[in-house]
Amino acid sequence: MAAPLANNHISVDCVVLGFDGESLNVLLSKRSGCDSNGKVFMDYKLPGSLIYQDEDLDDAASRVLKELTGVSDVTLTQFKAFGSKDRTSNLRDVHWLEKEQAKVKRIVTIAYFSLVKLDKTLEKTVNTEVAEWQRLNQLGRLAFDHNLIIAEALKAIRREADNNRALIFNLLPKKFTASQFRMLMEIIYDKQLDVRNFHKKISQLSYIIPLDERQQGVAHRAARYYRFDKKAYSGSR
Amino acid sequence: MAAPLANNHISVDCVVLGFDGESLNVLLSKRSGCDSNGKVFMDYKLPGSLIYQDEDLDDAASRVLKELTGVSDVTLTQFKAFGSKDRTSNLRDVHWLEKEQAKVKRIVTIAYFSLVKLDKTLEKTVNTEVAEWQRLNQLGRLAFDHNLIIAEALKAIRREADNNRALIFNLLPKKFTASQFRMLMEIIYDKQLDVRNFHKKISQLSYIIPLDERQQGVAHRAARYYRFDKKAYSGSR
DNA sequence: ACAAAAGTGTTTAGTATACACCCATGC
DNA sequence: GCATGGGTGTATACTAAACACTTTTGT
Repeated sequence: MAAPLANNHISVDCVVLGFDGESLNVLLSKRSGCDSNGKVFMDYKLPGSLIYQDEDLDDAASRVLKELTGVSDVTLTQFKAFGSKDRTSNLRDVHWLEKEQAKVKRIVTIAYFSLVKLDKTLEKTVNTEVAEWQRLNQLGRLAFDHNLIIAEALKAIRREADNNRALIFNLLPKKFTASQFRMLMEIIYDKQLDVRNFHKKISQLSYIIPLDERQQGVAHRAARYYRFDKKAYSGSR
Repeated sequence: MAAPLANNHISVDCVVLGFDGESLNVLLSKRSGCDSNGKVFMDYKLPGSLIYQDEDLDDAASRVLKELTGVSDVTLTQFKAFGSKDRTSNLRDVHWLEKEQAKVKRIVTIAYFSLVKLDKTLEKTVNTEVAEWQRLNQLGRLAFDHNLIIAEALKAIRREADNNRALIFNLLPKKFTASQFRMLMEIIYDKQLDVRNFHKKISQLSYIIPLDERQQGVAHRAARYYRFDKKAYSGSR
């Protein structure tokens, strides 16, 4: 065979998306470094890092996410590997890598996504010294090919959600209104949905349970809350 | 950060599926080695190998497939990375790896699939000294976690084909009969299809063109041939 | 003439889409 | 009382599923 022994580096990167009832947000790591002129800069990257020698990919993803952001106990789903040879060749990125670890030629990264409720409980677990939620539709240029990785994550999530609608409910609070749910679907599928048809749809889904509880103190008719019934969902497919 | 420098190895593996008009087949590399008692064995693995230091993943997949089987000019689609830490720990596999290259702790592999017409032209390009087509439903135990990788490839292909039906036609000859097409769908989706409904369906798809040509010399009513019109397909979605 | 596979229509149920007005609440 | 978002029903078009017999060809 005699293939040259490739000695590459492997990392994992996590695209953690959170919905706050209004918009989709992504969890980013703060990164600071020097550019080629020695100027200090601060920008953002996905939480990700090299894996250990003897560690499952999935375990590495959980570990790295926890270490870099404080977030733990979320379901991470592998969706794609990124191994273009120029993905780490931007000068700023090269400098940053050299500061962080030995000279690295190229890093193949295995990307994971996770969908979470962006509520106050979760807000607290995020270490804001080093990590930050940013609106998905207002992202600047991220490190490496991380903008691309996020775009691919969204595609993967759409595909996945088509086969397993339960996925989406990870983004919603336990009690959610029909319009929160609808807005979320509109964002994910980038498509307007008819309000009446949407109500009709959810009313005939056995796993979306209307509650007696309603919104409080809003300056308009109070919306009903619903909840997602995991058991009923599993039973219905 | 101070993450220990992981020094892992990266490979690509290719799941090339071919349809011969009757059944789905997968292209395998022959492998021979010694087991722990020094006994010689011969078994099969997916065509795959370590990547070069400075090579795109996608390029590596094409190169490796060509080198190990002779097959080139096929579309390879990345679908999943496999990095369980015990995926290379079977004793037979450990011995084989040590013979082939330096001691390797763990290999993360990026898996690709490809769908091809298994016709005589392709048969000729396969180097039968080192590679061989085997029926998908009659596979034995393959090296490493390659049975798992093939199963995951099928799942990925189903998902992908739902979004892009053109994919399936890579498996069919240029001229195909309705029942070849139907049998293929039945195999891929593991589900019987109603013959009449199937005919109705394809008759109303603008990109499946009925030809005047029919089967020759069959001991029953000769079936009509159809072809897939790529242009009409792209136009229709 | 018989074996073997090809080909053909109709009915029914369910799902997706389009569309406009009244309701409840806080200020 | 008005601004704001919540909530409701019907008609139509399309798609999916169930179902059995006749046709063509070689032996």
